Amino acid sequence: MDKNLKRMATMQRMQVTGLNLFYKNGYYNTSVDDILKELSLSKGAFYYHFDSKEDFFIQIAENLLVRKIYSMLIEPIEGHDNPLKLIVNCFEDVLETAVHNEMDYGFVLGNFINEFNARNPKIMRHLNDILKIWEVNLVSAIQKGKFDGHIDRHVDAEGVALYLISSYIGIRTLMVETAPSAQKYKFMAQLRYFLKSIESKPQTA
Amino acid sequence: MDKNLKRMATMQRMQVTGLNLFYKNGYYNTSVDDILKELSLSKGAFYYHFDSKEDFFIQIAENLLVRKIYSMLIEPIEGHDNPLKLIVNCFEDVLETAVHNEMDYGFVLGNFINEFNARNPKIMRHLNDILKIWEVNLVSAIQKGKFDGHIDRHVDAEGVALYLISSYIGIRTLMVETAPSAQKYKFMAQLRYFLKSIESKPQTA
DNA sequence: CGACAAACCGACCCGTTGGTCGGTAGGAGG
DNA sequence: CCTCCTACCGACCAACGGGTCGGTTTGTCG
Repeated sequence: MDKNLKRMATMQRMQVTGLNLFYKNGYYNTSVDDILKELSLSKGAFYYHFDSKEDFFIQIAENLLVRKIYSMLIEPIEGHDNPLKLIVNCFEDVLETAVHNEMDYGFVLGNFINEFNARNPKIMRHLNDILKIWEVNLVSAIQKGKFDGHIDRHVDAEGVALYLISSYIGIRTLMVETAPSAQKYKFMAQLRYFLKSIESKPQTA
Repeated sequence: MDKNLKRMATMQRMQVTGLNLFYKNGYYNTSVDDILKELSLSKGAFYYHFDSKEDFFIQIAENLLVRKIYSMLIEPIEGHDNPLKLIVNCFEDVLETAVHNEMDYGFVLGNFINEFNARNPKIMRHLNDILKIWEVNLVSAIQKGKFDGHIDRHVDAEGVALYLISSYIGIRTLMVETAPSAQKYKFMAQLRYFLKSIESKPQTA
């Protein structure tokens, strides 16, 4: 039990700094040695715990990455309020965090998808799974909104979810380099317009 | 003169296959040797024409990439029609091309921006320049639309442009792996809604 | 204290990387 | 026919990549 704890602790440390470096420099641009150097660990330790660099990344994706997406993008939109409000607040928060993050390199999941797209099918399956989780949660939030009368009944929930995800991936990419605060502001304004346009119209009988 | 022609021809060949491979595998995942192998040329030829791999990429960006953006995303929205229509048609065309492209790896410029974001400032300056060109052209198209009465006068042209670019970067990323045709369809529907919401309302006196 | 396994070390392997450099083919000009 | 320069060749280099492996530390249990 105690042993298992120590094992877990080391693996956790490796995964955390691994994710940080992969996020910062990209997967292919981060060597196993880079990670080990930061941890003052050796090759032996790494390959004792993980089969390969690829396996290592997949573990990170399934542990840390999923959780990150949940806490950042899914849990905030779970609730019984107007989903449009929840979504706006969620996007606002997450973009605000990015603005104030000195070391922001974009949308973690988005960056990896971009890097592995059509190049590493094995890893892509995992990333797509995570993305899908976000998507279905968005869709069901929107559908609940339709049911509860917050959102117009004619709205295509899947379409809206896809559009939201697309725009989020894009804005996070753009915010990395230029004037994140201003970009966020302009983006959020348009997002609000868009969401307003799908809210259920008061039946002006 | 004749010599200059030959020089240009070789450099052009290198850049074209260089761009293809960079687009396909990413910059860091494509070695100079990979490019040379495809061309049956030698290291000597490469470093005779270009200072470094980085310099090579910058040349590609300034030549081929700019042109690509112009012909795909800028020229189609230049014209005296309703800019909203032009934009919709432009997006429709470019997404349709992606759908039918067996070897689609996403939005060229977007991929590179993602790869170099916050990692290679020198290259990023060039990529941001190209992006800016697209942006200002979008903005001015929208402003012209406002002036000509196609677009509501209260619309923030820069915000709309940013939102369009964001969503485009995102959807192109998403279309690489899963059901591009269906994604395109859903995306375009939402895009139309969004653009409809900023068109100038008929003055229902 | 001794035994034994889990956790970790680091030298080593070998293919690949961006880049260099001395050389050469071949066409233009004299 | 000789010269000269552009365009290209390809062997070579040092650094680095992921991954292996025989060995040592460390903690636990008897």
